[in-house]
Amino acid sequence: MKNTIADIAKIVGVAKSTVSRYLNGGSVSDVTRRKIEQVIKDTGYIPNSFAQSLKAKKTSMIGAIVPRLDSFSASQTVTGMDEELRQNGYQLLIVNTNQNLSREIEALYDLARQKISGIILFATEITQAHLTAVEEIGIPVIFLGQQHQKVYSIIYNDFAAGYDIGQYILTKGHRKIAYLGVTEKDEAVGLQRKLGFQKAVKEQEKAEVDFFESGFRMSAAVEAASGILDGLDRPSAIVCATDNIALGVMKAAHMRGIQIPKDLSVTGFGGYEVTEMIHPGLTTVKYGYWDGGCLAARQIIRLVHEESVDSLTVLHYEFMERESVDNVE
Amino acid sequence: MKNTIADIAKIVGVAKSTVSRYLNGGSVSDVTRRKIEQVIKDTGYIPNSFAQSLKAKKTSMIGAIVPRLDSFSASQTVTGMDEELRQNGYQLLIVNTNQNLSREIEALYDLARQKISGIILFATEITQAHLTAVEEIGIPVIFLGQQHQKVYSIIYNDFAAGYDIGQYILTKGHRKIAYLGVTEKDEAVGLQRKLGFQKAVKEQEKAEVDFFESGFRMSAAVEAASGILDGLDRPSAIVCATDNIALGVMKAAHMRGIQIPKDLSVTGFGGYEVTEMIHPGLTTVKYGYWDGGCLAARQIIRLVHEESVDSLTVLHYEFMERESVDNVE
DNA sequence: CTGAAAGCGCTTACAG
DNA sequence: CTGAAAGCGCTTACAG
Repeated sequence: MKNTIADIAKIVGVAKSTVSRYLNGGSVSDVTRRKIEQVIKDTGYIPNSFAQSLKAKKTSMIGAIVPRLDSFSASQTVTGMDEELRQNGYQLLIVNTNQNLSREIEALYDLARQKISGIILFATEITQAHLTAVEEIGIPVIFLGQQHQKVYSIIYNDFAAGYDIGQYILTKGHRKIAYLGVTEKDEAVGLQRKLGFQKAVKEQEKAEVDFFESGFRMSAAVEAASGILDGLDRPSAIVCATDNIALGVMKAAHMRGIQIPKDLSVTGFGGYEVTEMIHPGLTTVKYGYWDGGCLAARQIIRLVHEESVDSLTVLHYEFMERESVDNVE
Repeated sequence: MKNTIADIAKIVGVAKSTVSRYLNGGSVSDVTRRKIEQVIKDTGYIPNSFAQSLKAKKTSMIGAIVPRLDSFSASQTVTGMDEELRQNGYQLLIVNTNQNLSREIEALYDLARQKISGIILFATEITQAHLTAVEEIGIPVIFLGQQHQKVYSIIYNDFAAGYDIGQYILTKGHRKIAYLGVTEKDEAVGLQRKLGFQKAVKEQEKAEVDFFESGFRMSAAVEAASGILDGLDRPSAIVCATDNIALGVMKAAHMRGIQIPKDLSVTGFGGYEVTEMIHPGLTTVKYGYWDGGCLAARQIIRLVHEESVDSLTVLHYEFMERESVDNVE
């Protein structure tokens, strides 16, 4: 249970190096091989990976730093990443920062200490500390979800998606619209989606838009929606920055007997599976989170192998028209 | 960037041991301390954790082996676990087996090789191979979600919850019921919930129940539900083994113009956040996944410290009555 | 408070 | 094919 390569070498009656060679697929005679096999099986010997890594000076581990695990996007992305990584012989080490920015920085250094080969950071906000850390640790890092010129980045095209949603809502005849977003500190979700939406709005003179902010949780959205819905001048459509927020808005509407889409149109962002199951189906933008995870994995592997990688990759999205938006004449 | 304790010792002009002592909070004079501090900062020295662990012969890592990450229960549990672990100075290493039983076994050995201090396994099916592995690796293991006498286990009271749901449905007057479950290989979700439900049914002579099986995905549930809904003799209620399945059933019903709960009652298991947001709200049983994760973390830490732990812990649940079940007279 | 030395468990040229 | 030896980067008694 607690034996080393020396122990089993002694039992078999060979040198440590022979056992090591056996373990690493080096040349060993058939007789010796069989003996070693047997003894390893009998003793239940398990190599100490620290000692291995200490010599090898690297691991086959890739670190993922995520702000949270309990979100659709995060879990999908991580799953795709994990799949791809394993197929290439890498192991994924996930660090959950619980939306704490300074923990991201710590995690960066932590992972470096553990001689992780590469790191994928699910970015929300990029600070100077991030950039400094990335530079200091000297191992490949990819930002997923946000971009920065100095770091390899993979992003979803949030601006374009926001623009599409905006155009769609306007095409449907809505002129009094509420945009329920999240903090602009989140560059992609908070800012880019809104900016894209705003661009569409600016192209339509008559549109009147009020902007509101919500937290990410459904319960926060229910509350934020209440303020909008109980106002005197209720909008005909609420554009939400995430599907979760849209779900909260739908709930708040339902609690007031407001029918969707007849009395109120709603859109989301994300394309969570559940948005297709509910009634009415939520019109939203679907991101390929799983694919994003896969791609990030492939790129980090290339980087580890010192192969070239595009410094910025923009991922596709899909507009999903369902039943939550009505025509307004 | 690539310096060792020897490098920085040389620069400072002291012995490696002094630097090591500094790093580990041993006694070092103020002057030396300051010099070392400076040099470490300048050089960006990061200790090699392999070398550290090789001596220390243990890590402060706990492994979690999970069948999948992209489920509400898994992500909630992992998040709770992670929180508790970090607060106690442990790091969580998550291994996703993607519902592949043999990968669970591999993961057990893998983690042992990495000198993980303890392992929490999100169990669905327990085989002899599991038991053998647990024994061979000789480090603390906790099964979460399934029980076995030979291993520390934490379970949700699925049997009792199934019984409650059964009783509730019967009290509401339903006599023709469909139970849409999952494979019995999943002892907790597939078997115990059904068994509890069956017990309730047996206490009510007139009840007529048909049993069906579905996959775990919403889309699989939509399909499975279709078979039930399109049959000649449609039940007045469908009891689903998970909330996801219930969501799929609701979708399938909606697609056919079947109203819930007027034409069809539906229940779930799980208590996913979204079940409260949809309309009608889903009557279900809510498990404290986050708490379960926390508790598992606390227990594995006790085990690592060689403190005693109950061999079986049964977690609470909460019956959530909402609007998806109608009275039948 | 500080340093020299041994050792953690493995791998890797280098001889044979 | 096999073995002796050095070394990976750190920690830890043991002296001083």
